[in-house]
Amino acid sequence: MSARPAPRKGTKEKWAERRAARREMILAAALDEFAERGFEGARLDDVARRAGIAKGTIYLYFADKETLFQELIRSALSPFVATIEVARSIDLPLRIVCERLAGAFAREVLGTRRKDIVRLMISEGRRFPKIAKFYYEEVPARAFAAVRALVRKGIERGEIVDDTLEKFPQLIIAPGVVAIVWDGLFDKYEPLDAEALLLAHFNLLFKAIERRTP
Amino acid sequence: MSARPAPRKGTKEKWAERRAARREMILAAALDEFAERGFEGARLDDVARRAGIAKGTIYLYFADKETLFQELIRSALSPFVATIEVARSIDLPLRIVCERLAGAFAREVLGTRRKDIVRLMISEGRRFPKIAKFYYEEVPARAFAAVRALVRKGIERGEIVDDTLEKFPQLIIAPGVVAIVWDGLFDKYEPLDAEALLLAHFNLLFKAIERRTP
Amino acid sequence: MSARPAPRKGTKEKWAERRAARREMILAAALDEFAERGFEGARLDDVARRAGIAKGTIYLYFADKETLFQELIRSALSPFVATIEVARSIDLPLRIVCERLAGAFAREVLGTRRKDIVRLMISEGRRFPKIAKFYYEEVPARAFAAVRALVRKGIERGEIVDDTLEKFPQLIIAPGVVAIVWDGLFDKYEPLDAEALLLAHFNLLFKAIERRTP
Amino acid sequence: MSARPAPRKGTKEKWAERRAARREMILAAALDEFAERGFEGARLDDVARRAGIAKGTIYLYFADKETLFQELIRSALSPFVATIEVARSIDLPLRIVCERLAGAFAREVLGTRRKDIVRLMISEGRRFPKIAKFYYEEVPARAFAAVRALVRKGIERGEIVDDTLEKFPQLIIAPGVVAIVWDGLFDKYEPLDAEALLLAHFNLLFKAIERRTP
DNA sequence: CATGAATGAGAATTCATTCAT
DNA sequence: CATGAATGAATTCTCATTCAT
Repeated sequence: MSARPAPRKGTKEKWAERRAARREMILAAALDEFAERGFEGARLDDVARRAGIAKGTIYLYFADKETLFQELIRSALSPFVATIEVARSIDLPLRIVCERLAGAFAREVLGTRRKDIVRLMISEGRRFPKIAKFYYEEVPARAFAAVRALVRKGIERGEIVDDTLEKFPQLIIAPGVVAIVWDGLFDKYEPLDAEALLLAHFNLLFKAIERRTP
Repeated sequence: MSARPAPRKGTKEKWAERRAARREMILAAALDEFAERGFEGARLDDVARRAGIAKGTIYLYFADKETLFQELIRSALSPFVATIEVARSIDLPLRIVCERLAGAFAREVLGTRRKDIVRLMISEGRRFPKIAKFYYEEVPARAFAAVRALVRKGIERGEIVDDTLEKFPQLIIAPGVVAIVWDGLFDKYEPLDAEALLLAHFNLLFKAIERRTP
Repeated sequence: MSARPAPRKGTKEKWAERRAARREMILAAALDEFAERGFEGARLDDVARRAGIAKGTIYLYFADKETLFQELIRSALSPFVATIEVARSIDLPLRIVCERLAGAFAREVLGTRRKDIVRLMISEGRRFPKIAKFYYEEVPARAFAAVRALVRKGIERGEIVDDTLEKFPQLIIAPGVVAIVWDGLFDKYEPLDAEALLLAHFNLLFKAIERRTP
Repeated sequence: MSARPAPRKGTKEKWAERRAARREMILAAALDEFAERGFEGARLDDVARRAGIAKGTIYLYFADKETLFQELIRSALSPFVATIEVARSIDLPLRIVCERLAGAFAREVLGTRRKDIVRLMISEGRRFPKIAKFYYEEVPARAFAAVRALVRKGIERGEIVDDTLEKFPQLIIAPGVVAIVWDGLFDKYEPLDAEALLLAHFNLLFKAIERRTP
């Protein structure tokens, strides 16, 4: 099962690479398992099976189940955070930014395993305060800061006339949360076109806050 | 049953009452425990301790852990459903209805243990398809049907000019979902005034859809 | 459920009768349950249900599960023992006695719930030494004493020429034991006509031990 | 084996051996426990203790209590079945075969833990129809087929003159069943020399069925 | 490093027995 | 007497974690 081929030269780097690759495999398997069963319901035995390794091996990479879970959230977050940071420095009308974000959200979150991360956060976050804090700081706090900055700029520029979103940036992402929650829960009974939902949302939202050109 | 006058019947009633009361105690304790730990994490031992009864007693009222969970959701839903049905028959402007609903939601859901029921549905529903279906039919399906009817009426009366909510009634309750998710997860870091959020939401929403009186 | 009709006169006797009747009901129900599930597998709850009474009532008639089991065996034995005693005093040829016993065994044991008692003895007796001893003394010991006496008489009379059965009276009842064991265990795959088996057995047996009239 | 360095394969074998040995230990412990307490009465905790292993370890070898029980019967049967098959092909007078079987039965069954297996079959078989069927097919069905073949041959050769045993092969093993049932149940009160019983049985039996040489 | 067998604390569930009504 | 709700010890089975190979 363990392929340990040709340890000839450059061994040091090869090792580090292999270690990192294996870590990723475990995290991927863990995401599958946690997403399907939740934290308590997930069995490390199955994580190992999904990753194609032995159960004990997990402990060579992660201290315990909880650490694995936390690292899973952490590792999935890093690339996401970067995306958000970019939004802050964009110098475009709020509406454009929002619509781009809607697309990005649909593509990068709803369309990938990342939606499972968000879902895990929603379902299990309460029991992992440390990771909830980390998540909060990395995702909503930054995203909301960006939103607030953009709103301010939009008002100063005269694009929009309403500062509600500055007080309640949650209103921007609310339909995104619903889309994530809806998926796999009620979509069998009432399918939901998440991207259309987001577009309709922003459409209404900007009808409400844009300066009305008479 | 016996020839002796009357004390029997009173006893029977007392018994039924006692039974019902105990059932409620267990359900209340179960809600505490499930809300705190999730389905898998909850220990029936602790449910019993919280209810002040012996472990085995739970099994006199519920067949097993899963049934207890399902009955918990079911029992918490019944009174809720009634409230929703009422909304259908109200004959007031959509805006009024919505604002009342916002208040009702804040009071009856966010302000009570019912919010934990909704949260459990969000967190665990995926693993209990039967109860998810039941919940869908009893809550969102009815609520959305009511919303759709009200929107249609509003348009016919000329109160509002947009039918987006007919297609995506989810947009109405999205901030409510966010409020529930936010609570206990991020509110330590950024408190959220749920009722203000809902009012702001409806304020924006109606700015977008109401007929503009020039 | 409890029928307590007409407590008019002769109350004392009526009571005693009723008590005895109820005791019998419980024992009958217990036999069903123990026969079907064995001692450990039997649930007093089901005994009560079969008897149409409440679980607690059993404890008004029997100290505990083990006592109930012992009384069950005891009560079922009393009438049986009498039958055996009669055999001792019969003054007929051994062969006749044996064939009558075969018939009696088929009718009175294999054809009734008594076979379940014997089976219970075989299955559970080892774990109830006290009752095994009681059973031994009441059934095989007496039966074997009778057999030995008859064999002696038969030899003295010149009916039979072999005293093997005096040493091993077990050989007389062996096919009966097989019939009881076979029933419900292998008879689905190979039915066994118990009475024919017993007759064939005695036929062979007497061919072997009877004085050969040349 | 020793030619190649192949440290892998050696290890593999050691492991498989160890696994098999442990399986046997558990089965041995289980036999002790089941024989003493019956299926329902046996506690896996005690099986583990008897085997000198942890509770959970049992479940690495057997899916559950019932499977353990079935495997116990199965494993104890395999060597036994072989013995029986041999009897079919023996070409000796029926009497000789029977006496050998008596010896084999006394030695291989009554003198070993196998008698406990038979006893378990008798006591618990009713509640495990699948295993009863398996047992029937592997033991009595084969043994009886062998007996029938031998009887036929004996008649054809003129050794014996009676075909009762063809119809009721149970008559051959009946005293063996009694010996098993007697042991541990009544032998404290009336010891039974099982081998002498079997010999006496065959002695009588052949007196009855052998051609009488005048 | 990797493996997977072994461990044992812990959880759900059952059921004989008790006891207030 | 009879009831059946309540109890809690006992039992089966699971699974995170450890450790010898």
